[in-house]
Amino acid sequence: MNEDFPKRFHFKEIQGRIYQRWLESGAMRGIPDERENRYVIMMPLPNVTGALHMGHAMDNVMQDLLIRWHRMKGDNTLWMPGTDHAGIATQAVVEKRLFELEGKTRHDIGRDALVERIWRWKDEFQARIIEQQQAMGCSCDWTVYRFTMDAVCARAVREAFFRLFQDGLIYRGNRLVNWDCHLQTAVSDDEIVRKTVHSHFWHIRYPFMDAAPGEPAWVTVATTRPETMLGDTAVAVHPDPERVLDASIEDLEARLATAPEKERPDLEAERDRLRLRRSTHIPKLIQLAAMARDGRTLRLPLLGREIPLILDEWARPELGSGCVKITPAHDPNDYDVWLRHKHEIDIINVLNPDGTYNAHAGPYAGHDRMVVRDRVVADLEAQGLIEKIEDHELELGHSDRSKTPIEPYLSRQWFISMGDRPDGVLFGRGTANAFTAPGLAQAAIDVASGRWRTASGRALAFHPDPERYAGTYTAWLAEKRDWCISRQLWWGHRIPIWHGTISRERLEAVSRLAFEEEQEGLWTWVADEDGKLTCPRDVRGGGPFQVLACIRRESDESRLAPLLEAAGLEQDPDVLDTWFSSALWPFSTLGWPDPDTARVDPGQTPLGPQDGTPSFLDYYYPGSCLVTARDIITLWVARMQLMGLYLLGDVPFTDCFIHANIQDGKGERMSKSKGNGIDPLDIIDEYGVDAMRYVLCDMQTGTQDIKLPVQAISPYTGERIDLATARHGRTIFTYIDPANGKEFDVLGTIDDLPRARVTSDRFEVGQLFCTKLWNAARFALINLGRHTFRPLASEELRPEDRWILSRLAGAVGKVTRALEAYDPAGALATAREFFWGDLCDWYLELVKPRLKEDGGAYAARAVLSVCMDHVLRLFHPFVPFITEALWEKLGEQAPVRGLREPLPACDLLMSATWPEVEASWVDESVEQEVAAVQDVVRAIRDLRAQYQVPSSRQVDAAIQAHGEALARIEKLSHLVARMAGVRALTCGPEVDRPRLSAVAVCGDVEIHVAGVIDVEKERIRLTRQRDKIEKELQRIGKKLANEKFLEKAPADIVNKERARHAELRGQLELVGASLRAFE
RNA sequence: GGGCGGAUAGCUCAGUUGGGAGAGCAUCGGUCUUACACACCGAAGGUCGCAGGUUCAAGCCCUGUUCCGCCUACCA
Repeated sequence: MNEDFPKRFHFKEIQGRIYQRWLESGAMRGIPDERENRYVIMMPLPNVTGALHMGHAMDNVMQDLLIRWHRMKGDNTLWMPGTDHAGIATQAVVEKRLFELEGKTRHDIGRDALVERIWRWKDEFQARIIEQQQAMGCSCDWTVYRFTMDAVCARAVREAFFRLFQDGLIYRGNRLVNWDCHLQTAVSDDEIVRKTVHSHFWHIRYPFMDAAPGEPAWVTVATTRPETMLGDTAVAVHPDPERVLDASIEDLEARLATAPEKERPDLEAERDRLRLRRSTHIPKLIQLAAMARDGRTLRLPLLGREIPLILDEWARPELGSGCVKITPAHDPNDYDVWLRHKHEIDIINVLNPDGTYNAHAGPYAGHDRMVVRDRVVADLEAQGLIEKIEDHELELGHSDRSKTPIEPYLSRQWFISMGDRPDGVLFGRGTANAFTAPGLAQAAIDVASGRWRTASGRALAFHPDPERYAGTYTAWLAEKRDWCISRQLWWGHRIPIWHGTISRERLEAVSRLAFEEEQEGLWTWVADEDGKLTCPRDVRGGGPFQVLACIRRESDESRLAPLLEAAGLEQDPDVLDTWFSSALWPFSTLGWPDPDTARVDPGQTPLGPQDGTPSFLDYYYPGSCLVTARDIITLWVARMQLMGLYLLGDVPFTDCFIHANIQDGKGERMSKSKGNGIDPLDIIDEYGVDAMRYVLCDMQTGTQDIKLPVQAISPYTGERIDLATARHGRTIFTYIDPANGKEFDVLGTIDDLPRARVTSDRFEVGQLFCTKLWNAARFALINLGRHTFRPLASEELRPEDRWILSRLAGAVGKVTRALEAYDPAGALATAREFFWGDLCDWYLELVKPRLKEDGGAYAARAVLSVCMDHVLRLFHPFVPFITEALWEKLGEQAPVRGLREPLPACDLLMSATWPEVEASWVDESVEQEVAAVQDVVRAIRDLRAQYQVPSSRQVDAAIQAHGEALARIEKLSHLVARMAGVRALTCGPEVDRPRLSAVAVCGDVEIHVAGVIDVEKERIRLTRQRDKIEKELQRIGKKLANEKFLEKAPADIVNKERARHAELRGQLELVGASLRAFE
């Protein structure tokens, strides 16, 4: 045994082999069966842009923890893995490389060639991601691996789109979108990062075309984007500036009345400013409002265009000049103004998709917007039309993908209607769970409200903090903003719509075609200019009509598309937002809408019914838990919920576990691009996968962020350098080695600098744990010999046996409860406390002598084997590799384990059962007895340490105690002797104080350790203890002297304090007596 | 500007309905005691961000305040 059990745990020798065993066993697969209890996790798909980082590691480990635990609990588990095509992110990366390596743009190589290259990129990174996940020990079902653009998912995307379209929930409209001029696509709000930039307010004068004497000759408007003036189509003034300003002043007065002293100066200043403004600005604004009513116009500088002065409440009398320029095509608020004044003012788009200005910009056409800005400002200044320029800081949206500033841009896009509909929306059409709700967003809000459940009785709950995250979820959905689902990209699911403006005759041809298609394979709408949809048969007049036609199935496309195109329709070039396909993930992966015909890849598990078992969709939907970080709540959780509710009438999952985000030592978000990111494979290589998992679980408490101090390994010295405090070099990715002043790089982007690997010593803790577990198991197994089971009579159990079993029962319960509460760190702490604190530090030491003797050895081995068995089970979800490896060895030494009966056996720990609390093991009194022993032992050890007695040297001791305490100690005095290194131990109510003995007072127990004494040292130590007791007595005494305390505090609290007071007084007497003995 | 969260030992974090401040790592002292020196034994270390308030009693509840993180917004 000793030979084939290495002294140290070498993780590299087991990791690959163990994972292979799991794979071959098929234990990771989800196979529908007769079990009612199932547990389903849909992996939040990593995108194929790059490799996984520490945040993914946390996410994957949390999922694996839950799935392994549930698998052991006997649930039928499915953990669905996969990757996301991540449209814009992936295309951006591949395009960037194309340009860097070959100097080509996507237009040079064309749509098909670009998509082909992206597929190759995807294959490469998908393989790397799978490698990382397997290295982390992820026990997902690889035989059902999905990709959001594979045949199974693609069919679901198309079907979902069709149904939304058919229900009139998808529309096409002109909207201002966030435009990425670099990638030339619309991006969603989520893809925008805000940065503070230094800028200016430019105050510009717009002269009146026809100012009469006594009237102002111009109005002044201010802007942070002067170039957009080329697209101005009006200037607005408030229709009733006086009233609004007075209302603002009144509002301020009201706030002043109740405002705290601190805020008063600011409020007063603001009130005074507005009061002053009343006289300086209002007369002019009233005059301007009158001029606007009179239909007066302004001359737009530089272009000379005549634009009206209009009345609109968007113009705020309390700000700026009180007038505001209106650029409907390039500002969301101005767009709203345009909607209100459609028939009075124009909307002019001056921007090309690439960020240059178009022909509407006159002489500025063809130049980039930044160039236009400079020239517009220069030209205005030359004409004396710039009144002033102020410095100003503003939060400017930048595209997360291209890092360039976002432009609001008017373009035709596709939207999903999120708001409430007049007739409501039918959810789960054709299912047993069908219901009607006001709108998509509202249903998703209701299901998390705690007040409404689906027909199956399900709802959505967040963990570990239900209120907080339900709050962010609901707040976002409550805005009910329509979801822009089109992207001007080439990589993604193409929108299956053919559209065009065609004659009545052609419309009728298309309608006939749609009518003839079986199973509603083609659906058409006629849209008016506002996007409102009408059924073709209800349209009146001769056209032409804007027609939208959706082909339901890809397989029909080759047949139907030519017919639509012959009728003058064209397929939309856009693709769908990535989140559209991600939102379907909880059921697209299961083969929805028809698992029987889902086209899985060769070698994959079919999703349809097999030999009488239900289909994956029927069996595994609705799922159980989504595990993710909080920044994805709106993107994912909300959208998956509403899609699941809409298409299947039930939630995609009932629980959402929000785990922490990982930050570096400075509290900054970890990211590859900042160079503070850690590759999980580096950690696995250095510390082992179990160590990494252990630490990640240990860090997952309840907080929202976790700081993980990051170090670089110096390429010069090999020393660790803390990146939170290290000095930067020439860029933020380079640092100075404090040992030699040399610079190094953490990203590997600077050619002439050596690259440093980034790691974190925080993972050492996990390695220490694994070593301990390994060694404890090694000890246990060496001592088990070849253990064969026989039923054990309870009389054979000694107190320490009953104690450790009682502790074990307690630990099993506590660990289970912590996992149920989504508290991995709490669960791990409990398990560790039992294993390390109870089993290793006490039980193993206590039974060492017994393992050598004949009488007590069998019981000790049986208990030891049961403890190790349970320890491995409890730790398995956290540290699966080492526990599985030790389980193999335990199985060899003690194939059948148990006390009265054998424990349920299993070849693989992964498939073994989760321990249950054994009520008969719980023994409060033995726990108290041992606790008393531990107190005495610690007191003796403390004395030994004070006198620096080597542990090899035995001492004599005498314990003076009374009543129950004495009985307990006497009963287990042999354990005290063993654990405290005592040779001769005497106990009694009155013991002879050994000559020259050190003394400790522990409760009402007095302990004398003979043979070690230093009078002065004893005096100092005892005096210190006496002072401490006196201080505490004083505190409690004060409390007990307080009549109000005695009156108002609950009786049990008062009694507790009294008891403690009495105990401390006894202790004080003992300490005092000992002190006197030294005088 | 609004919202959410955090501030507890040198570091990273626990602290569950208010009732004697905890863990791990790091530090210090001792020990190679028949699994483990990647260990064991012991010790030291905290005005619980700051200021008020409620209460017999506050790390915990309330108000204010400072700093940090995240989300969010249209302020000319």
